Amino acid sequence: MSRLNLTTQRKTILDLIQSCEDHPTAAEIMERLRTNGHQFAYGTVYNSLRYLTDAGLIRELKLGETACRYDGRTEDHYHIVCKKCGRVDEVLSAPPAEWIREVAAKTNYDVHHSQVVFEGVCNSCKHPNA
Amino acid sequence: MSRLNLTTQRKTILDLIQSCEDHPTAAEIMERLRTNGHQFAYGTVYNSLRYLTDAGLIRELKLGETACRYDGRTEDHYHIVCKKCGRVDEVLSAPPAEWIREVAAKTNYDVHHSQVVFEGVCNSCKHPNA
DNA sequence: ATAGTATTTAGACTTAGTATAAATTTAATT
DNA sequence: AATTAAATTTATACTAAGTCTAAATACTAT
Ligand SMILES: [Mn+2]
Ligand SMILES: [Mn+2]
Ligand SMILES: [Zn+2]
Ligand SMILES: [Zn+2]
Repeated sequence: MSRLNLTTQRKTILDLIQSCEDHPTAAEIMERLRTNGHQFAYGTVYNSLRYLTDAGLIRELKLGETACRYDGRTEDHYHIVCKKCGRVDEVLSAPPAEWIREVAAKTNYDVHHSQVVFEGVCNSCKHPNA
Repeated sequence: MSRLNLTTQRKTILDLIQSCEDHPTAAEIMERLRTNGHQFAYGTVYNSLRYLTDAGLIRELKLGETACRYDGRTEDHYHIVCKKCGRVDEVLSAPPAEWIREVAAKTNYDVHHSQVVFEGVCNSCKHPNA
């Protein structure tokens, strides 16, 4: 609960994540930083990603791959991954509250959060000749 | 698509997973094997887990932790993780088909599968003095 | 029995991330 | 402004989880 401290490194990484259309991994972020002429220490990138995540400025996504991805959209939303090409798209419709209530009732948990990852085949992969 | 080949190692591991009430990680499985007097090579445990998963005899769960967990229940179901104590419980109610249809329509994906992990506080952790 | 295929084993290797300690930067105090 | 203290970055070592490889065993089919 301390006030926000955006160092140059953190700000650069935040800008990068907010301005990209996809959901890059830490490795991809480092690669893009290098491309943009920045050279931050390996650990600094990880530290910054954690800091920004804890501060709520970005989201850390665990999509079942080996590496986490990062997301500049902080509003609650979900993701769908294409089995064929690996692309990750946004899912903006939330699970019905009724279902969450049912789960809470049946499991006796206070449900705080749900992480949903859909898997399927994206539009381009459905129509390979287009 | 070859016929099932359950070696001693694979059978032992399958039995272990099917007979336990929880969702052990590979490391926990190795530990329990050792406790039961078995000593399989490290790689064999991983190979067997993959084999059994591919054969559909067990399920591999990615709950957002560092290690995968394994599940002897092969029917479609989901999981809820307690933030406080880490326990993993079964969620047997499926997401409403209507919601899945909506996601498919909005994203233009063929949705094959959805992975859902709830997070919350379990009953015992809600009532610490009991 | 022999040859061919599949599996296990031991151990090297990879990937993604954490931990540590020194160097640097930033902020606070005199 | 100079000094001290706190926070951050850097380089590098280390860890955890899992894959890969090549030799040794075991199983299958002739
Ligand atoms: Mn997103
Ligand atoms: Mn289960
Ligand atoms: Zn695709
Ligand atoms: Zn609990």
